[in-house]
Amino acid sequence: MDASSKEERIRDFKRICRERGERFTVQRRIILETVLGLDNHPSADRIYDAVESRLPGIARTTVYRTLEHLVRTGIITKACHPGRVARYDPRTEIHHHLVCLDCNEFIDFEDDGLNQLRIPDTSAFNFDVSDYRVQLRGLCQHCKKTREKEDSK
Amino acid sequence: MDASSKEERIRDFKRICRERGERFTVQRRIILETVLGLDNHPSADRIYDAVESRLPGIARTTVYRTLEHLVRTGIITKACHPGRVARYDPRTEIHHHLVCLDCNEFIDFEDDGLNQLRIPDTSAFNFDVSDYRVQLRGLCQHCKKTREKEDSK
DNA sequence: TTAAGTGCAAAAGCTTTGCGGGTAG
DNA sequence: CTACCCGCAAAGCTTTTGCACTTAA
Repeated sequence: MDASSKEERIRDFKRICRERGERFTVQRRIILETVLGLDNHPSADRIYDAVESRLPGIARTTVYRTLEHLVRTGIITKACHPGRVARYDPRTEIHHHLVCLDCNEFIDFEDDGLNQLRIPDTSAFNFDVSDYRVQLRGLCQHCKKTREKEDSK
Repeated sequence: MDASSKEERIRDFKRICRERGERFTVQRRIILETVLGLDNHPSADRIYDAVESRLPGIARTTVYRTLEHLVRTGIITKACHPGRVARYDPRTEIHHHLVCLDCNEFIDFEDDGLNQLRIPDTSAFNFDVSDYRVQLRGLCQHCKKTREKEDSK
C-alpha cells in the first residue's frame, strides 16, 4: 500500500476513535501501520511478530484485542481463510454462503445467477480453477436486531 | 441429504479406499454417514459429538484424522469459514481470491467481471448484504507440480 | 481526573503427534 | 500376515479472560 493512502487510513482511524470516545494509542497506531504494510492475509501471529520488532515487549493480548478492534471499526476485514478452520461441508456441488461479519454465521445460499458465472482467466497465476463459491457478506437477522437496539440507546 | 445419495457417497468412498489400499473401517463409515446427515457446516467438535453418540468411546483423534482423510479423498470439502486462526485483510475494497484446495494458499485476484455481479435477493433470510467475495477454488502452481510428480510414479 | 487500554498470567479451546496395540484385506 | 488404522496421553498452538496498573484526552 502506498504511503499516502496509508496515512489517510491512519487519520481515518484516529478520527473514528475520537468520535467514539476511544483512545488512539501508540500500540493501536503501530499495529494498524504494520497490518497495512503486510500482504498475504497475515495471521495474528505473523502480525504480532512484525509489531513486536517495532514495539519490543508489546503483549500478544494487545495485538489480538487491537485487531478485533480494527475489524469492528471497519478499517480492515477478516478474510475467510480455509486454513485450520475445521468447518466441513458435505455439499460438494456448487452453492454459496451468506457470511455475517458480526457473528461469523455462515448460511447456505442458492442462486441460479451466481451458479452461472464465467470463470475468469487465471493462467497468469498458473492456477487451475475447479469450482467457485460466492460469499455474500453482511449482517444476519440476529445481529441486525442487536445493532438496532444498541443504536437506539 | 436423502438416503439413496448418501448410500451412493458411502459406496464411492469405499471404492476409493480399496483402490488406494486404504481401510474401510467402521469408524470411517460412521463418521462419513454422520457428516452427510449434518448441515450448517459442522465443526469437528460438533461432528465428534454426533459420532460419539453412535460409537461411544471413539477417540477425538480418530474423528479429526478421518475428516482430513475425507477431505483428501474429495468426499467432503472444507468450508472457508472465518473462524479460528483468523486471517486479516488490509484491503477493504472489492477483490477476490484464488484458494488452493491442497495447501490452502490464498491469493488476491482481480477481475472486472467478478466486480460487477448483481447481488441477489437475500430478504428471505432477512440478511443485509454489504459486499461480496468470489473464491475461485482449485490447484495452485506449486501443488499442481507436486501432483504431476506423484502421478508419474 | 477518569474511563479506556495495556500487560501479565493463567485458562480455555482446538488440533496434532508419537506410540503401542488392534484389525481389515 | 502385515500395512494401515485406532485409542490414549501428552504436547502444541491460538485465542480469551480477569485483574491491577497505566495513560490519552
